[in-house]
Amino acid sequence: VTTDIRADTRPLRADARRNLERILASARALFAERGPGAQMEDIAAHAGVGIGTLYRRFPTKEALVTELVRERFQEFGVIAAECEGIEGPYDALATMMRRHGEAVEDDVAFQLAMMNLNEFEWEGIEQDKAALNAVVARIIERAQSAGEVRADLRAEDYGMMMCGITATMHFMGRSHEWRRHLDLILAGLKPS
Amino acid sequence: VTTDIRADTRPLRADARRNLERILASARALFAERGPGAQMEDIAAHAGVGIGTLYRRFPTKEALVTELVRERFQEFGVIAAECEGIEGPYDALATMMRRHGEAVEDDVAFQLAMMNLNEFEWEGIEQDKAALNAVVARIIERAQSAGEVRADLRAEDYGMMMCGITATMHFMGRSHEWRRHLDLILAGLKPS
DNA sequence: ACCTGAACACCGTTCAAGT
DNA sequence: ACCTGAACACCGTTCAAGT
Repeated sequence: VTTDIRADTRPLRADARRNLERILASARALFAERGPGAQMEDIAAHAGVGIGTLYRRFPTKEALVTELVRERFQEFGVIAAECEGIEGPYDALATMMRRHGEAVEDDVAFQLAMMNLNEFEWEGIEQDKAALNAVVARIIERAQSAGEVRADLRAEDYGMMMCGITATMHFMGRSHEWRRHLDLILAGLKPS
Repeated sequence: VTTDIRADTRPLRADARRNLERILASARALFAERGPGAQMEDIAAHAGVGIGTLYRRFPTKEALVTELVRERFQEFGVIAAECEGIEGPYDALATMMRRHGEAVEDDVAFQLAMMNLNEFEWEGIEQDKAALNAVVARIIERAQSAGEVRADLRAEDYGMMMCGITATMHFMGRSHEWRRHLDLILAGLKPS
């Protein structure tokens, strides 16, 4: 089995491939500009395709959002890999969390998905999530071995903590305070 | 000035008063049962009134949610007052956070409002929020004076922390893990 | 295969008519 | 004053017709 949506299909026809890329670019642009309320019709128009073409690639709006979230998770993986190279074990974890927060700071569509509203569809992301999770687990374990982080912290806690920090970006419109929230969390990770 | 919606109006006619109460009861019931997707038509029908009557009291769906959130904030105030009576200063704070979390655990409509989606309308709640905030500030200060909580914690951090914990109730459908998140936060509040 | 857009469905909101 | 529900508006989704 594979979770790549295109793995077991013929490659797209050249024009269809172009259309798909334009759809994704337009979706990124309009979601960033207008938030998750950006309309399917507008995304299609912005991409220069009919609404039917958009629905041919993505059966629902949520499926389109899922694809964008998947891309973001791949970016998370890159960031995590970079942070694994940081010398201080605690520093590596702290920097990763901060950089993951920064990566998401302006992406309202992602933030809502992360908070899992209307039972967000995680299928198709599991593979990317697992890859990220492996790096996160190594970074956490290294910090624990160095005695710089509580021994009972689990890799599965990471998503939960980032979910909480991400939610903070919405709270009463005070989007910058997530850094303070992160500081509080980080303080809680030190061994007691 | 006053923030009470009914302060400077004549009391409602008896039948209108009854209708208002039925609308609120139905809204509580249907939001609890179906989440924030519960429909205005269904709420009106459940309350035994026409849709127009619902819109006479609440100009938008969001205004209806706001009223329910306001009631919840009053409940928060009661809980906070009770926790102020707890002997241990740190215990008072920890118990209040836990009980506030429990109060919200099954209320999806509130959770979404707390996360401030689509720029939730806080007007009409400010007074209740201020009352709650005063008690929270006292509980935090007491714990700080006792040296049981970091000196740099501010009362304004409280809402942010609870927002993060509340968001966790949605994350990947693992609604029970918010208690672990709370534990992490609480650990971070101890003086370093 | 892929593209198109008119049409449909759903649901929040309005408003003219009624008591 | 208050109540009602048919009608409207908006937007996600479908599908018959076209290349």
